[in-house]
Amino acid sequence: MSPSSSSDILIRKLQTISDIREAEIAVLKSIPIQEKDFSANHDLVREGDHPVYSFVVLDGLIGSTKYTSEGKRQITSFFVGGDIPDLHGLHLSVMDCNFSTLTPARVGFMRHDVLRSICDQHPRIATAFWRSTLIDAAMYREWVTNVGRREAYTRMAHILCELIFRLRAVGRIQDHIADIPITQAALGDALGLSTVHVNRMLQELRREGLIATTGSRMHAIDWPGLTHAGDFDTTYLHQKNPAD
Amino acid sequence: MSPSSSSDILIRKLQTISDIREAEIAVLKSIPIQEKDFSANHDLVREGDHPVYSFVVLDGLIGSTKYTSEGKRQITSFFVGGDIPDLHGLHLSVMDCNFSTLTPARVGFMRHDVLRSICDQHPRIATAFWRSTLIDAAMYREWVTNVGRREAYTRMAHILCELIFRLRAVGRIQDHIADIPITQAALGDALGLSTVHVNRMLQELRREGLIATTGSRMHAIDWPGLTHAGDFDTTYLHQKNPAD
DNA sequence: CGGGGTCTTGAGCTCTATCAATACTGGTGG
DNA sequence: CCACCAGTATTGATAGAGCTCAAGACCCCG
Repeated sequence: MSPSSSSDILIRKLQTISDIREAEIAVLKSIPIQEKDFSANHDLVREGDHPVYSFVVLDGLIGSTKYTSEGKRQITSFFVGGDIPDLHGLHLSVMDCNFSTLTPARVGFMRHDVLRSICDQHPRIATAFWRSTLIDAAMYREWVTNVGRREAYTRMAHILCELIFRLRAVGRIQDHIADIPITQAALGDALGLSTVHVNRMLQELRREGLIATTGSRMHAIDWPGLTHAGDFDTTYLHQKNPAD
Repeated sequence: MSPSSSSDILIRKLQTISDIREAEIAVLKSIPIQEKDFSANHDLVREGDHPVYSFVVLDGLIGSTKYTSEGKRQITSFFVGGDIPDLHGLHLSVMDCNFSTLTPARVGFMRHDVLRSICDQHPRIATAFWRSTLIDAAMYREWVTNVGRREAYTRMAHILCELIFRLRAVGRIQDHIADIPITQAALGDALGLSTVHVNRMLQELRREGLIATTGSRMHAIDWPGLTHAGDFDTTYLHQKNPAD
């Protein structure tokens, strides 16, 4: 991998969503980040926790998950490199969801007290962090819509669009080829679908010539076609420079 | 109506979710709030707007809504008295959803520049506002789960629990009787269900002795039973004093 | 060369949507 | 006060999307 430090990953991400100047970059670089590796399907934060750290995703895919009393799992959002999934915990004393690795992942922990004092002293950074959580909220809104009102085929296409677009936005992938070792079961938990039906929808997307998969590599062969099939509009991701 | 001003409604709500002191109350009271009445099904904010105001709900029910390209509507969250639904717009230049009245409603508009300067000068208020948006996000997460992984009957019960609990939390209703003139079609849009099925689920809840309805009045006869049927746990609402 | 996890396939069934008709309800004007 | 009307609620019947169950194929890894 290139010599991008955990700070660089964090800063790069914040720059895609807000205006960060030299002064703030220096401050962000000063945040101590404790890196750690995890295997897939590991709970980093659990419902009911009172965390004193937030973490930035350095590599891999993280999901925020909730369980119904029947034990069914719902993934409510994905988080990719640079994202700070549980930044929400900074001002919510109790966690209302879990954050789990969906693939092997590397994350960097940052102390809440450090983050809070930085927010107090650097309003532009505070705003950037706040904005980051607002974008999370916008994604949740889109997911409610996706799960509530789109049929399985469209829903599947939509989530693939979001994943690929976000990975591109933070420079993790080129073109529209993503290497994401996510299981079809996890996709089902994100879409509110059974594993079997996920499988069939992926087949249909392949049959339509929109995607191709080899192992865990997902290739959006026909990106315009996929975005159309997925009813995908990037507005809700609130990128500063909406390429694509 | 009692002589509670729009400021009082806002302050009362913020006190249910965070610690507000005398000093901040005075500041909040100084915010100019322009009140306005709307009939049901009126768009207060539309997707694509670049709003310069946020509004506080003074009376009635507001929904954040999105439409798929097929024209299907999804309500992604409800907002009751005291809530500031589009506070998210303070740091998101483009709106990614609509905010519409679901019942006749009274709202109070507050200028963004005023809110921003208050946030800059009063970090505790900034935190309270931020926290308010984080709680919105937590509700969105719960809604993803509700729509994605609960079956219609449970889903219906859950949303009724949320509505009633939140109305109680801000002192709009006593006991568990809510007067909400929301249509079954709107409930369907919130739950990702057809109107017909909403109707049948409500009937089943009545048959089970959990609720009773007379006109627009919704009475949770058996609150413990309803929360159980709805798999409802209040954690995600992040009340400071979780009564009930 | 296993073996556990994942993917794929088939068949039957359930939940929920759709369509269509009928009742109700509150508000309106005569 | 009543007749009317639009919107809403209710009901029945049918269709379809997606689930469940179960079995087999595949694939990576030790």
